[in-house]
Amino acid sequence: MPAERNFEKDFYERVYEVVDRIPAGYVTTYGAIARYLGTGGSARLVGWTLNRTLSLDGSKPLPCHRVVNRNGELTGKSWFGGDTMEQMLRSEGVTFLECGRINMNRHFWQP
DNA sequence: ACCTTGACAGAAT
DNA sequence: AATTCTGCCAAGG
Repeated sequence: MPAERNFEKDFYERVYEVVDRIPAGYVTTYGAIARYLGTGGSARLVGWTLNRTLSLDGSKPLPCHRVVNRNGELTGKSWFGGDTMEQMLRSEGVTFLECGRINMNRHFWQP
């Protein structure tokens, strides 16, 4: 077996694991996850992987709504449809600033 | 086979 | 301090 980096095994699984560990009421950032995984500056890959996960998903409850960018903006809300993402987060007790951003100082969580 | 895009982040100007 | 550009890795056109 060549040492091909099977994203589905090396990256995807870890992303899933980390995201699944995000406690309700807390959020993390793509950069934090990427850094935790060792990919460092490839924060985009986290988002890309999550998107990939959504496709592979079907019954796995992946709380990817708890993943936002470092700015605290719900950049992926489009993938949830409307304000579903914000509603879910509010449901879990996440407080939003007037600008539609999350109070990262209070809800930021890191593995 | 090359170029563009993408759920970001950090450095540079 | 705010805006712009580049870097990251992979996938699609």
